[in-house]
Amino acid sequence: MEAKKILLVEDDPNFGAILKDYLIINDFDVTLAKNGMEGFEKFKKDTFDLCILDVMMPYKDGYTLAREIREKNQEVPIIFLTAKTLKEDVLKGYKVGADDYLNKPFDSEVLLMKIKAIIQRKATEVKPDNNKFEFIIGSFHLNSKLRFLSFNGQEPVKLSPKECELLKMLALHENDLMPRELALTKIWRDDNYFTSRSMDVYIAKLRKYLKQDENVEILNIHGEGFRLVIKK
Amino acid sequence: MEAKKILLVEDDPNFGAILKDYLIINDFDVTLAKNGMEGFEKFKKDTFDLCILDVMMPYKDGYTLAREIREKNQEVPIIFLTAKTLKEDVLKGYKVGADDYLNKPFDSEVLLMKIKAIIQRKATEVKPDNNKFEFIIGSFHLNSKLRFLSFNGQEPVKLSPKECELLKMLALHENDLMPRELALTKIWRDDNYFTSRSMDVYIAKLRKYLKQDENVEILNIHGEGFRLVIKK
DNA sequence: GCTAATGTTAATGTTTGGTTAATGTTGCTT
DNA sequence: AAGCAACATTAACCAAACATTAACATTAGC
Repeated sequence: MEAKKILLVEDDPNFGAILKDYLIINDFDVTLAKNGMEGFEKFKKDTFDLCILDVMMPYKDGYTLAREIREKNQEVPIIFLTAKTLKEDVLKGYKVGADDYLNKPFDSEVLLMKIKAIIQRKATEVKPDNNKFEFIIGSFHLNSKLRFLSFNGQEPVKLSPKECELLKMLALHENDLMPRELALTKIWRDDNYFTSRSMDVYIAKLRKYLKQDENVEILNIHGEGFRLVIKK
Repeated sequence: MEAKKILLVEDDPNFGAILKDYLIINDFDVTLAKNGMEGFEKFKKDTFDLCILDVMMPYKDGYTLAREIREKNQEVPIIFLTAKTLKEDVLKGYKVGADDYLNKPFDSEVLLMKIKAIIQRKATEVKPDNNKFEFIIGSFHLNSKLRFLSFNGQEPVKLSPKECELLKMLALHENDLMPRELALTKIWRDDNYFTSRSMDVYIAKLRKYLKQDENVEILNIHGEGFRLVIKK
């Protein structure tokens, strides 16, 4: 098997180097960055199977970096390293979409188990074509990378991140059920009464945009989800 | 959203009860077992979205239970709770196929985040789709995913969740007895006088829909159940 | 003919969704 | 630091969809 690529962002040079070597010995392909800024640059230039981020870093902390990474890529697993054991930090990490959390000092073998478990998990997941970013929706054209939605080739409207992700998810299930739960867990990363209401607000916004083309419609399937119908 | 089912196996009755209540408050459907034996019995009798196992338990410890659970089900996520913080234990847990690991005392909010993260992860995984959702019933066509029923390819009618599930269950027993009890326990999740009457109301509704095709009929088998007859 | 089960319709109760506006939040600009 | 702009969440209100219960009629089976 091809060596898995890990992005390691750690500002302590000693600890960073040791951890990097340890991971290399265990057959990973490791890229080390010594701060959030550099970490993000390296992230953009390559494709990684996993990111290990130190939380406490100068200039740009691990959470901020994680948020930036998540904007570019919703899939890549993220593990946080932290010396602090504050509850708030852990919760913050999970909200940003962490896959796991490790307190320093930690046992290297435990880290290794976690890495393997996470990579294994990702391997078994079937990817719902995530690189696709251009969609034809009736007479609309959606570019989910630039977050542009244009009608009949006219001047495009800019969509907010949530609007865009939701429309994309609907488009990926064109004419089929897009379960509420799926959008909530994937886009909102939480599933409760309020996020659900928030989603409804976004559905209303999308309907407003899509009103221009009467062959395009978002239908509700009561209690289940929504369905983007495109009449031909 | 349907409440997620959690199997909680914890031998300390006080701690178990508190944790159970906490999870219930947070909208989970919790089954508490007070030892490994009982835990396994309950596991076999129901379908859970998550198992939380105490490691230290009399008769049957958490690892042994986890191994048994894994034999029956490779999918269900498992979280271990342990007072010990020994590396060996953690590794042992991961080997048995744990999804996460928590040291007592732990913060309840952290546990909650972990539970959410894990359940969310499962939601994203694509399940082996073995459930049929398209049925031909005489000149009707039922799509139980979109909850559509169309007659002779005409514009489909929308069915309510209960209507749809009931018709699907009848269709699965086409020309054969569909026992009352089956529908009541599977669809209504309860079997008493009122749910039974409710079901009769739904049978009436379905009959109204199916009236269009005189070759299709729902017959009653007194005291037993119903039978969806399709004359050819 | 009597009783329990079923058929049917309508009323009542409950949950979910549609929509608009107010309120938070965050990062950026001046 | 104040204020702005963009976005997201929460609130509030209403409507629609759905489910249950009630009430009364009918039927099966003894």
